[in-house]
Amino acid sequence: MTAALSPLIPSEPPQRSRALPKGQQTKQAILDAALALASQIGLEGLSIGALAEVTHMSKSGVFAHFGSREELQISVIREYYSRFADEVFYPALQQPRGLPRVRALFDNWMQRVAVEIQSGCIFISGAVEFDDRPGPVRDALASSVQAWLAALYRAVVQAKQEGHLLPTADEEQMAFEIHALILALHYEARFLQNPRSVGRAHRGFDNILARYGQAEPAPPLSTPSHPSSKE
Amino acid sequence: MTAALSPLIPSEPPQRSRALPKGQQTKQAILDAALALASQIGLEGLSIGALAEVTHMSKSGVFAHFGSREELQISVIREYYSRFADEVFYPALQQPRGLPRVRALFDNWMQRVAVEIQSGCIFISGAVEFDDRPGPVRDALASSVQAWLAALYRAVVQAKQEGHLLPTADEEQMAFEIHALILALHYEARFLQNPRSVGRAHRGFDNILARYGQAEPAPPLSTPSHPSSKE
DNA sequence: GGCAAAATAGCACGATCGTTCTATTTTCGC
DNA sequence: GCGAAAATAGAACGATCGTGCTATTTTGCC
Repeated sequence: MTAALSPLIPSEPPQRSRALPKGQQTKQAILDAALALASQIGLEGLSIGALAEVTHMSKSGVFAHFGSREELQISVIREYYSRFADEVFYPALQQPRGLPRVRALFDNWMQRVAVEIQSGCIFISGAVEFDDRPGPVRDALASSVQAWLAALYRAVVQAKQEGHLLPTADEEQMAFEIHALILALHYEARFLQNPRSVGRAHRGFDNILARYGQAEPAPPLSTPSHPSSKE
Repeated sequence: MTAALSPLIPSEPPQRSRALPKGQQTKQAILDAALALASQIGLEGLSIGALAEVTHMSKSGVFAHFGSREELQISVIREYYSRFADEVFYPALQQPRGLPRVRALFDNWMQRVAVEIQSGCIFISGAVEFDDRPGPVRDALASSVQAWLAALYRAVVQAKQEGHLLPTADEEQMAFEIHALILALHYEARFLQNPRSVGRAHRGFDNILARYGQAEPAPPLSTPSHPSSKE
């Protein structure tokens, strides 16, 4: 219920103090490579053999760190989630509650997806790969996405509470439409290679704000009102 | 430039006269099974072995009809495209040009995606699987999607020409936002299993019409204005 | 009804996959 | 620096994949 994006795994305490054991160190290196690989070819395409090659290790050496391919995939999801939160969610908390924060969330998200036009987004590719394949991987993926979408939704609710949205605004609908824009951006930019998609998504967000926002101009904020698609 | 969705392949003339040779007959049966299989597990998951099992044939028997896995995948894409056009596009041509036709296109599309919440949509899963894997399969997929999106776009342009949209309406933007709703519906309904998604998408379309459409009420048309999400 | 041609089956191949088992090497507290 | 424990390597397994080759069956025309 609070504003924090729940860390999916309590896991180990932040022992960043110093010199973590060699094992964890290479495990992290493997995870980095796995994340990059999975972003490009998908969680399903992620193979231990290819991962071993990239990291200059033996297959069994890589394997031993995770115990199974499923566990590897889940670890990748957690890593992706963690970076997503660090890059998109937490920075937006700097902005005041309400519309400014919603705007920041969208802008950060857009910026990330714009990068992922090259690298690929696991939350989107994974959804397609596991949408009818039940199991722990799907569960990890779905709960990660749900956590993020819930955080977005809460920000919208706050915006309404702050009086930044019309009293008639449907927060869930608004969150749905924002999510839709991101998905369309990813699809049309990454697959169809349409360079105008970024501008389209930004303009779509403006349209959403025009519908749900209070008529009065947005509070004079630090968030630079994006250049609104010069096409 | 005309309103017809281009048949991606001129291919054989419509020799539906009678009794097509045995070979073509089983090929069509294989294709049906392949389409069902690919819809569920994706074009990449489509394996000749599994297909042989489903159709009660030998692997080589199935293989001989296509010559390669790639050709099989492309055939599946063409088959999917053909059915999509028959189900979504052509029926909408019954409606008069302009907003009624746009509405029909969206409604037919929605109806199809609603079914695909169970079966899966190749245009969406394929986009993710091939978004960074160049080759003939990707090309077939992309050109199919482009053809459909272009048809949708043309319908929107016509709606503006007919005076059903505001003179300021950006047709490409409107088509983008409609596409976005469909993608979000597929994502949230099929992957996240959120039953409210269908209503959200319908409502999103209403919102788009409210923005781009002329203030005057839509012409009294046969298209039943969908129940607009009772939630 | 025989016969060429088409359709299908059967089998084997090399490759890759995840995983297991057993060595060997490396780390790290004492 | 010794020695236990952790980390990594190496080889092998069964399974599955797409594909090529060669039989065998089936079709359809005369």
